[in-house]
Amino acid sequence: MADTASPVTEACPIVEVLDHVAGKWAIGILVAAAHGPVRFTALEREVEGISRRMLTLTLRKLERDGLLVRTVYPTVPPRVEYTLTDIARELHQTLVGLTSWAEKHRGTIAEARRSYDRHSATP
Amino acid sequence: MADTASPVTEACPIVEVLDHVAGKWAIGILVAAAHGPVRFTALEREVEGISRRMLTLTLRKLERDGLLVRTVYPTVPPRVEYTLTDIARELHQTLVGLTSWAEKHRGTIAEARRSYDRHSATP
DNA sequence: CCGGATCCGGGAAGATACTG
DNA sequence: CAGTATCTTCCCGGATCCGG
Repeated sequence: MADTASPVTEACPIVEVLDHVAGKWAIGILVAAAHGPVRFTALEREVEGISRRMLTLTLRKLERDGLLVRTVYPTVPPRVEYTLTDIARELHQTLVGLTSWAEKHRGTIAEARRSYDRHSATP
Repeated sequence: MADTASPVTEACPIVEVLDHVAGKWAIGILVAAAHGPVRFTALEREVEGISRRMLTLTLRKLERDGLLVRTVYPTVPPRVEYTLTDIARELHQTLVGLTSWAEKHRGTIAEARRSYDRHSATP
C-alpha cells in the first residue's frame, strides 16, 4: 500500500484492465445499470448521447470481461436485461468515489482550464 | 486543443472530466507522481512503455486541468518538476481503490475473457 | 534535459440502413 | 425490441527529427 516504489510500472496488467473501463461509455453504462437489471432501450435513454452501435459494442466488451450478465427472455417482442456482476458492483463503489470527486471539483477544473487557456493564448 | 463542445459533454460534465483522467496514461502518471515532486525523466522511467510525446501531452493535459503543477528551474541543464495539486491528491485516493480493484480481480477478468472467447469461437 | 513539430497508421466512434 | 452491417471520419499514439 504505502510502498515507496509503486508497482505501476511492472508489466502493467492493471492498466490493461483499466483501459477497458476507461472507454468513453463504459463508466456511464456501469453507473446506469447499477441500480438493477436494465433493458437495452433503458440504457439507450439513460446514457444520453450514446449511439446504438457504441452501446452494443461496449455492452459486449463489459460482458466479455465478466462485468455484465446478459439475460435473454425468449418473448415477443424480445427482451434483454443487463445486470452487474459482483465484481462490477465492487467496481461501481470506487466509481462512485470517482464521480463524486468529479462533481466536487468540476468547477475548479473548468476554472483552471480557462486560466490555462487564457495564459497560453497567442495574441 | 480547442475542445469542441460535443452534445454529450454538455449534458454530463462529469463524463467530460473523467474522460481526461481516463486517458491511457493519466492514471499511471498520477500514481507515479503521487509520492512527491518528480522530474520528467523520472516519469519516463517509472511509467514504463510511455513515449516522450505521450508523456508531454498527458502532462500538459493534467496541468491544464489543474491536477499537476509544473515548476521550471532555470538551471543548466534545465530541470522541470511536476507536483500533484490538492485535488489531484484527493483523486489519487480514489485511484488507489480503482487499482486495487483491478489487481484483485484481474485474474477473474482474464478468465472471464478466455471463457467468453472460447464460447464465441467460430468452428 | 525537456521538450516541440511533423508524418502516418490503426482503432474508436458517428451516421445510416437493414433484420429477426 | 434489440440488435447488425457498412462506410467514413477523427484523433490517439508511435516514430522520427529538430530546438532551447
